[in-house]
Amino acid sequence: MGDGTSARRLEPSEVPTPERILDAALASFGSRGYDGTSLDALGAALGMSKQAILYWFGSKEGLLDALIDRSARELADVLELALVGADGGWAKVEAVVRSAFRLAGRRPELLGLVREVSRLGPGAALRLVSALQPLIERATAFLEAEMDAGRLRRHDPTILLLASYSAVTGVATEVEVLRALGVEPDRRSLARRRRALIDLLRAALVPAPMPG
Amino acid sequence: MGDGTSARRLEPSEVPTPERILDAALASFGSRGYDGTSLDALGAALGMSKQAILYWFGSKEGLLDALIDRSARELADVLELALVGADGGWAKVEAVVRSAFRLAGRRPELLGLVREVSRLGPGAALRLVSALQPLIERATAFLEAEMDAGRLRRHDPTILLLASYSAVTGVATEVEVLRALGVEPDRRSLARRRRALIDLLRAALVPAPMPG
DNA sequence: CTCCTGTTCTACCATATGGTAAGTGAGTGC
DNA sequence: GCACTCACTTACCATATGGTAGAACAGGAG
Repeated sequence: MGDGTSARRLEPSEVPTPERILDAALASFGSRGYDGTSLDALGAALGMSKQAILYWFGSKEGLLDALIDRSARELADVLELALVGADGGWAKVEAVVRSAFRLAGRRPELLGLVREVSRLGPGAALRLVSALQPLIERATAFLEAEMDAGRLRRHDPTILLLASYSAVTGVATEVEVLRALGVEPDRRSLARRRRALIDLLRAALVPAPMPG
Repeated sequence: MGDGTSARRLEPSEVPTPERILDAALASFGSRGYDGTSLDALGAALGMSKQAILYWFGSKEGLLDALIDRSARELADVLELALVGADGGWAKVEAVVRSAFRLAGRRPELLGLVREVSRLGPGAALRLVSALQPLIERATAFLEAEMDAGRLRRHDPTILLLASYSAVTGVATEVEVLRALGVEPDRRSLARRRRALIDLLRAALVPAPMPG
């Protein structure tokens, strides 16, 4: 988006090999985890040998780094769009949360990777958060301004961000836990979970209306 | 607790071998992850060979299962104590969150394992949540009763639980992310994070007081 | 002293893994 | 036609891993 590339949908065979590898890696790292994914298996799933992967990314860690970069960019693009697009105050917060849930429905692996990354040592986590830094800063500034203006209840912005992010990813992606809690994690329940979490956040963030 | 065992603190050498193995496994699985922990390394850290571990637990997966069971029991004990002990309404919620944070300070590996487990496939997650089931049911019933009585704002109890749990573990244990966010995760900041998260939860849960 | 049981060790194995080395065929520039 | 690059492939390797087999060693029973 924004560059000169045509927006036409590419045939699968037209997708450049590195992109296809990153797609497969995202799916596998997000579900089976980084350690649980072997280059052999990844190559087999792509119909190529693992050396093709090593050719493009040099090493398994290089693949992870590239994947983190691309994923962070995609995540930041989606959320930034919502952050810029909607009206201010609570409406903007809700728009961002909604788009995060939409992402969880359309590309669950992406949030799965984010969860996985925080487990892969300081390097990976730092890389991810660094790539998200501009988004985080903009979000923090927005929250502080809205709190100053009295349109949102005052809270520690950093903790608010981390707590909301944790809650959203937890509620949107912890399918095993949900199943064990008796919630079948299908599309319909995702919408219900989204509504419930938005209600919760609204209660925490929207100031009580002046009585009368 | 509750059985006939003496409560006196045991010398390290007195701790039975299986317990010592579970302690080391908890530390290693929680930080380096299950896949990232080899039985060889675990044995070396304990000053024994990996065969001693296999002798007690049969297989690596057997060790994981036993660890999940013990950890779930410990987690449930701590939280249940808080759930029973405090006054009703918001005070009880706050007490549970406080004791979760205390646990995060004293035994961070425990919450680290809980985070790790949800990545290890349906089996492990199911095993953990099953062991926590009684606690979950009691908590859900408590929340529903308090909401009915108007002492807590009405929300979906399941989502409320999952969101709170995600937020607490996120805020309490995502040290890499916090560091990248500019928060040095020491003891003092843990207390500050706890306060901020409790404020957030209170805003979401405590009904607005009648004006006047 | 001998036997037995419980606990841990040494030795070993099959398998899987990330990574290297070298080769191959298609396409391109000249 | 020839050199060269690109995008891979097959072949191979060192290492690490979970797990098995069996010896060794302690301590108690008889």
